[in-house]
Amino acid sequence: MRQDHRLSRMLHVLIHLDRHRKHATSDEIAAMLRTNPVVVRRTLGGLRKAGLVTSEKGHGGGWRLARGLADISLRDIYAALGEPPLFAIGNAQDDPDCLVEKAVNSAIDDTLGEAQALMLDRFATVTLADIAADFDRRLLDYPAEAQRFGHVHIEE
Amino acid sequence: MRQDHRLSRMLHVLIHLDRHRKHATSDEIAAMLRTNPVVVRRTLGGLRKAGLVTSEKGHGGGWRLARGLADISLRDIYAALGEPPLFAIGNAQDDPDCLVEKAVNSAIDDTLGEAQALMLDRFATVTLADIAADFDRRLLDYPAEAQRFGHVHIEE
DNA sequence: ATTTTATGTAACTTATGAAGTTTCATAACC
DNA sequence: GGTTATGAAACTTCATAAGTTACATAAAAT
Repeated sequence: MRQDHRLSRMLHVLIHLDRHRKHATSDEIAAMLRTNPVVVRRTLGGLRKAGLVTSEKGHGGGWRLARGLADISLRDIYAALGEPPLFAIGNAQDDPDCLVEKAVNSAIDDTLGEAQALMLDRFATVTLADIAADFDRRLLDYPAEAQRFGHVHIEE
Repeated sequence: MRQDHRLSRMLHVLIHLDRHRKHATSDEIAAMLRTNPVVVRRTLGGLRKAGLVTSEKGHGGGWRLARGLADISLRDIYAALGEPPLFAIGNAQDDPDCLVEKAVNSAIDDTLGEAQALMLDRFATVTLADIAADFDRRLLDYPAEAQRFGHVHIEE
């Protein structure tokens, strides 16, 4: 199963959008994420609908944060992405007639349900400001890396 | 993302193998799971390598439990399947140079790590006997379903 | 011994959905 | 009007569990 990298990418973009420039075009963000600008528009489009970012057309346009990092939790972003599946495993049949399979589904659902609750709870607790603060700490620990971000660096 | 149903299917098969017959061929199991016998051999083959089931060729051959249900945890089966990925989400890059992305990965890894620990712990705790006991309870609650399993029912 | 029944395995195809791409419409600024 | 940007539709690619085909191998029945 191929993994969904959208949450990870969105966190990455939004923090750069706060820390390193106030707005960026889809082309610039795509270069940073090593992907395609259409993919950026598609994914950030979901975040715009959720009110996390704004976009502007034409000269000087691009993407901009709509709130401060402290006001955006990972849960907000996950929701903005349409709450994609968290797990790579699942039940073979959703509503089986077989009582054995019902018991199996119940056992698996118990575990997945607990894990999902834990994950959503953590997502709700962690804000982009928390992650940005961790970034700041890493910057202090490795000041030589201050100007190197390992990818095409978008500058104001 | 397409989900991995192997764990669910294996639980289903192994409990039937204890409760409703002592051995079954790949064809019979495939009919029960509504799949292909080669898929059954492939998947049960992993469980055989892990010592959970045995197989015999030729007349009267097929698959058989190697241990009692109480001695097989979901963790054992998950391990026998090669510990496939649990999560449908993940980091965009595994070892990024960008410090922002390192912080992002760390945040996501924290949550996924906790959830994985919870899931593996639960899997280690739950045995097939526990699920079979739940099946027995369901059978008492709905005695009319005693002889109906919702799929091609393999008989001794 | 031959036939039948079964697993073992390699090689290939299919299905699914994120990701990537092409193309063009639309809007804002110069 | 030209340039630069997003918006969106339509399509292709990629990864991998699942499914399929084909055949080798082994055990039991005859």
